[in-house]
Amino acid sequence: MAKELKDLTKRSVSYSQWYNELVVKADLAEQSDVRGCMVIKPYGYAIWEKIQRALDDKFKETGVQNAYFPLLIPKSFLSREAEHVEGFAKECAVVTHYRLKTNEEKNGVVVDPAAKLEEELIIRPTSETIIWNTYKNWIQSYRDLPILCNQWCNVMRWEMRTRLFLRTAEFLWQEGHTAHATREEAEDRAKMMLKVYADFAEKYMAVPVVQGVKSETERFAGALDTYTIEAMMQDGKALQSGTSHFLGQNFGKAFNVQFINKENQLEYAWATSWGVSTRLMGALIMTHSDDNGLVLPPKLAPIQVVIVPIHKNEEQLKAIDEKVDGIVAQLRALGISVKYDNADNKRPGFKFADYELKGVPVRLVMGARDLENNTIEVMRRDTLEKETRTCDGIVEYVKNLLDEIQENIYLKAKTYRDEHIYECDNYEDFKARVKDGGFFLCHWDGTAETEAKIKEDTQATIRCVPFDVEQTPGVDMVSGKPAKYRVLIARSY
RNA sequence: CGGAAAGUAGCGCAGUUGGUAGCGCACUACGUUCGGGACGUAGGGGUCGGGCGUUCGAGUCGCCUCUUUCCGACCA
Repeated sequence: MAKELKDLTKRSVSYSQWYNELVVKADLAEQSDVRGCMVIKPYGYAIWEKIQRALDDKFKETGVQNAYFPLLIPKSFLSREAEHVEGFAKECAVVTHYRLKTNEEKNGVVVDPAAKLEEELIIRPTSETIIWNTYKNWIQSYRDLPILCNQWCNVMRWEMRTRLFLRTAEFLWQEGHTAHATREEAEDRAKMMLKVYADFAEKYMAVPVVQGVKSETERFAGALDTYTIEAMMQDGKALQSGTSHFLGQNFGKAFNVQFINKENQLEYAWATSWGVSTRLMGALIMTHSDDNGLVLPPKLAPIQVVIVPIHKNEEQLKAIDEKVDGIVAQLRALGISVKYDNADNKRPGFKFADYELKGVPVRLVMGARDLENNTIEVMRRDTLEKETRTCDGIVEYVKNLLDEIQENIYLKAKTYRDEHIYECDNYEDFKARVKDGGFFLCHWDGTAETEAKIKEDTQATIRCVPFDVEQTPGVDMVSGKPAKYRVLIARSY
C-alpha cells in the first residue's frame, strides 16, 4: 500500500478520478461487484453514523419521529401520481418473481416461471407512494395532523452512470414525510427542514451552501416547490446536497387522504417530503480534501485525535504509554474521541501518512525526547502545521484547536466558494467561463426555453433561485427579455 | 443508452510471432530497524471476468456475453 498513496498528488486525469481514488484509499468505500452498487467500509460508515446521529437530533428537535415503511411497493402505487411516475419510472428495479429453482443441468438456479407475481413490486426509489397509502389509514380529522415521520433506509434507482457516494444505484438516506391540515403549515415545514439541512451542512460538515428554490424543470417529480441546498466542490461544480419538497395536495389526492377540518368540511391533506443521502459524504470529501487525503471536520470525525508514540524499545514504549494514558483519559473526559495507536507493527511515518489520509483532525506525537522534556508534538490536519508544546494544559489546547479547525475549514471553503461566485450579464462571457466551474448569478426571464438553451450550450443548469441574494430586476442574458431576479447557474454533479 | 478504454494473485501492472503464468506492493516467518510511508533472508498465494469456437496446444486469435472506469444524455 505504502507508495501508491502518493498517486493522489497526480490530478492529471480528472478531479473525479482523483476523488474516486481518494474514497478507496482512505478506506471509506469501494465499488461493489453488483452493478452500480457500493460497499461502504467501516471507516466510511462511522462518518455516516455521525451524520445520522447529528441530523436525527435536529429532526427530533422539530417534533419529527422515526418510523419504517416497506422496501417493496406495488407497481400500481407509482402510477397514482402522474408526474411522480414520469420522474421515476425509468429507473426502477422491479420484482417479478418470488422463487428460484435448480436448473435442468443441476448446476445452478433459474427463476421459477410458476412463481410469477400477479402484480409486480418495485424496489422503492423513494417512498411517497407507500407512505401516503399508509397515511390514508391514519388520518380522519384535523386532530390527527400533523404527522411528522422520518425513515432512515436504503433506496434504489437504476442510474445509468454511477459514482461512489455521489450517485450509486443503491444508497442510504433519510426521507421525511409530513402531512398537514393547511397549506401554510406544510410550506413552513418544507422551508423549516431546508433550514435544518443548511444549518447542518454549515455547522457540522463545514460545507457552505446556497439555499434556494428550484426552477420548474428541476423540481422533484410531483412537487409544487422544491427547496435545495447547493454546495460548491473544489472543481467549481455544484452538488445538490439536500432537498425539501412542498408537495401540495398531490399525494393526498392520489391516495385519497382526506380529513374533516375545523369547519367540518372534507379536505385533502397537505404534504412535504425532504431528504439527504450518503451523497453528503461526497460533499464532505470533495469540499475539504487535499493531496494528502481527507480533511474531516472535527464534529464528524470518527477519530478526532490520534496519538502516535515513537520508541526504540519496549521500555521506552512502556514509559510513553504511561504518560499518554493520562492524556487520553483527560481528552475522553472532555468528550473527545481519541485513538492511541501504539501498535508495534507499523512505523511512525506510516501512521502519520495513514491518519492524514483518513483526515483525523489532530495528531499528537510523543517520543523519548518529549518524555524527557514533558512536551508533545501537535499537528493539525487542515494546515499540516506542527508545533511542539509542553504537556501542561495540552488537553484544553487540543479542545480549542478542534473548534478552531472546524471554524477554519468552514471559512476556507466559504472563501473559496465566494471567490467563485460571479454576477454575469453577458451570455458570450458566460459561455466562455462557465465550463471552468463556479457559480454564476444571472438574470433569468423565467422561461423553460432559455433554461434549455443554456443547458444545451454549456451543460450548466439553473441550480436554484437563491434566497439570500438581494434581487434587482434586469434583462435575461440569453433572450434579452425582462427578468425579475437572478438565478444561480452552474455545472453540477 | 451513445462514444472510448479496461478486466491476469488482495492491490497496481507485464506477458513478444499461440508453446511450463510473471513483476512490484501487500501478506506469512525470523532478524535488524523505528522523530515522515524501513531493510535483509526465506515462504504462501492464480478456474488469466464468463461462455462458445479455431488449433496438437489459447492469457494471447475469432464470436457472444457480463462487469468496471472515463466522456456524454438522465438523475439525489
